[in-house]
Amino acid sequence: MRTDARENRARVLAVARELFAERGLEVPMAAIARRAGVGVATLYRRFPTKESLILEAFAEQFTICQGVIDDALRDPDPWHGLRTVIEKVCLLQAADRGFTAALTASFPELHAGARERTWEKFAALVQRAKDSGQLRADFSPHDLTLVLMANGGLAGVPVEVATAASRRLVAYLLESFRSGTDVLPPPVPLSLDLVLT
Amino acid sequence: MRTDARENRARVLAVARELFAERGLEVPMAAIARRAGVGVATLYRRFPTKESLILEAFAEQFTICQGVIDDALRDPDPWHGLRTVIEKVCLLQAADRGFTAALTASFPELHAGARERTWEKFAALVQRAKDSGQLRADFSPHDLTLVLMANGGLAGVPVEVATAASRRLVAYLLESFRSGTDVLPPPVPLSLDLVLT
DNA sequence: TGCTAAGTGGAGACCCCCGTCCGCTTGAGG
DNA sequence: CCTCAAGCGGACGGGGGTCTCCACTTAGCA
Repeated sequence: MRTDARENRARVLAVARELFAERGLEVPMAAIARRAGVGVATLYRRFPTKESLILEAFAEQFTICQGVIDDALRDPDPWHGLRTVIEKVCLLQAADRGFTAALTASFPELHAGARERTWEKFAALVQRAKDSGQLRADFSPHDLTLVLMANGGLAGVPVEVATAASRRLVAYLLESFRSGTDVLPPPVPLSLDLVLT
Repeated sequence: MRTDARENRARVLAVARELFAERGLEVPMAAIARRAGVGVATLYRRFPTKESLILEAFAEQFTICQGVIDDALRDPDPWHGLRTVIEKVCLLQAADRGFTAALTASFPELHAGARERTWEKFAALVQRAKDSGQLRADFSPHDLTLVLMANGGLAGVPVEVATAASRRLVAYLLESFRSGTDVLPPPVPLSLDLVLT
């Protein structure tokens, strides 16, 4: 690959990440090309479809999520680990308007395996936190989906606002997730796992 | 207005409500017209723009919201009133995929006055619940915005799922809103009131 | 029943988006 | 410096959205 081509590719990817973050996935390809200072054709040679561009642009974030969970599993305090996972992922999501859509709609075929492995790790984390008595016993791993969907609702406003809102929302929720409360929430909706594996 | 025209108008409105609820505001005008058994032109004569159709279609729901708050102000138990407001509005929102968008994007000029009055009523409700010692003192009326945005994130899945998810989310949140907890959530983001007055 | 204004539906103008085609430009090895 | 494949950008096809225009139909009154 020629050096100018490589530079263009990198610039396109950077611009795509930036625009997806601030305006969501529905930003037109032409806008990305324009901001990156290239023509549409260049963009489409490197990334044959918009989907492929999205996938590549968010690969980094997905890896970060994996890392966050792995770190949490090494945390000696299970509750602290769980709390950190939820906080970090939610902040990531709130700071990036395209994140939720990329994760939800994101092309089940890819990272299909990775997703299930991540899910198992999270379930393990939840179990450990319950065993340590710090997490309420009726917490369901599917509650993570609930949190992510709810937190995703905060996107669409300027990043600083979304970030602050997310922090507050997550704080409220984590408070409810801790042990020691007596009111039971309604059961987990059965088919919630279909939404966001 | 001729009787057939009136019937057509009513049918269009009913179909619009139905489709907006199940598929969101991005449903094409042509789809509404087709399902209502009329041509596009008919639809556009009654509702000059898509926006006007949306506004009319959701007017009922907005009125319901007003009523819910008025009822709550008459409730002898302030906390019960506040809880009911949040629960009812969130269920309304979860059952209707277009509701959030219609409320958020909805055309600030209209019900501008009504909105502020509603907001004041809600603030009064919050104050009463705090005075009665049942609502945590650091609860902000802007937390309603937070709840609505978060709850709005649950839309986009089948109604039954969204409804169940909403119930669980709201239960978790209400638990944190009650007095008696010692952990303070981070401060309310200052500009959150710009999003959804 | 006949008249007419109100009502109607489909074609199409206009715009925005994704993705492709093709003739011009340019990096870099010999 | 010359060559040429790799790279490039803008024009364009196809699809789908909102909203308009206009010739035809019909409700409802006299």
